[in-house]
Amino acid sequence: MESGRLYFDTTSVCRGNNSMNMLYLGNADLSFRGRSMMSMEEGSKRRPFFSSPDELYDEEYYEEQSPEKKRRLTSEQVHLLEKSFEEENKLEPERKTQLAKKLGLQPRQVAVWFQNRRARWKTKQLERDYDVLKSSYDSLLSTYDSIVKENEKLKSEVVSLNEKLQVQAKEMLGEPLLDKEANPLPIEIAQIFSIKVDDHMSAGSVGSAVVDEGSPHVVVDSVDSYFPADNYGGCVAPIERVQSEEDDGSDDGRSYFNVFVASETEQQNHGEGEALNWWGNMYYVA
DNA sequence: TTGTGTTTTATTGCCTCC
DNA sequence: GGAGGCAATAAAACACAA
Repeated sequence: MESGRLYFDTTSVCRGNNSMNMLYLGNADLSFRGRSMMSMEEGSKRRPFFSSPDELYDEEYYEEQSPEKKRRLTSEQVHLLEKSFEEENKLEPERKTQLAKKLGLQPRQVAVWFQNRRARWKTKQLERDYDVLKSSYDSLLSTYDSIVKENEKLKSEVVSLNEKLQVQAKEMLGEPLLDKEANPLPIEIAQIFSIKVDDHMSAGSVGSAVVDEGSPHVVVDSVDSYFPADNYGGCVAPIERVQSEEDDGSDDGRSYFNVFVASETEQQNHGEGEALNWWGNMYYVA
């Protein structure tokens, strides 16, 4: 038997003329009458009753109701309960009694209504929280996707530019190496390098641009460049280190920079460790 | 009308607080 | 230990499509 509540024997209620018990059956425990009275009688189970004697009032209301059916509250009752719930969703005993009297309900019914109302509110609140979290997640996902796409686009641009650069460099290496007065740098290469120089100047003495930390690249002077590792077997090979202006201290004011461009063929031709001088500023560093 | 899904009312058992 | 809250559940009431 549950503690803290009054119980009574259902069989005695069904048979007897106790108006208080009948009053209760008329509203709070209709289900037991309409559906399972027989089983209750048979089993002599005990059912919860009122918490206190002062809950037994409003006889008039219940005498008007058919005791056979579980009834829903009227819209006026629900409206008042909703208003009360908005003010405070917990129900202290005094308010419960007042509300019950005002609405013509059992205090127990008011308590149950608040209980169920809190449960509904909690469910709705969970749904709202879920919606907020989901929209936040969707927004982040969308941002992430666009960043990934942008990253892919930039990567493919880098690859494309590197390919062009390799072609140009290969063409250059195929030509006799003369001094820059007699054999000036082809305009395309000059443009590429001039862009790099501009980048270098604008980025300060230390190249800091990073497209993808995981992507292969070689260092061209102190400026970061991005040669795919797959292409190292071609005319452009990675260098572990290239002598920079800062390193050797020479600053002749030239706007071009040192770059290593050497193919396997070139290495074979010139031998390991030999400096390949192109414009006097391309070094092979083993 | 009937089957089915949803909402509302109420019960039960367990838990926490005082 | 009593009172009250909550989760889970039952079942009536209701809504609605077929």
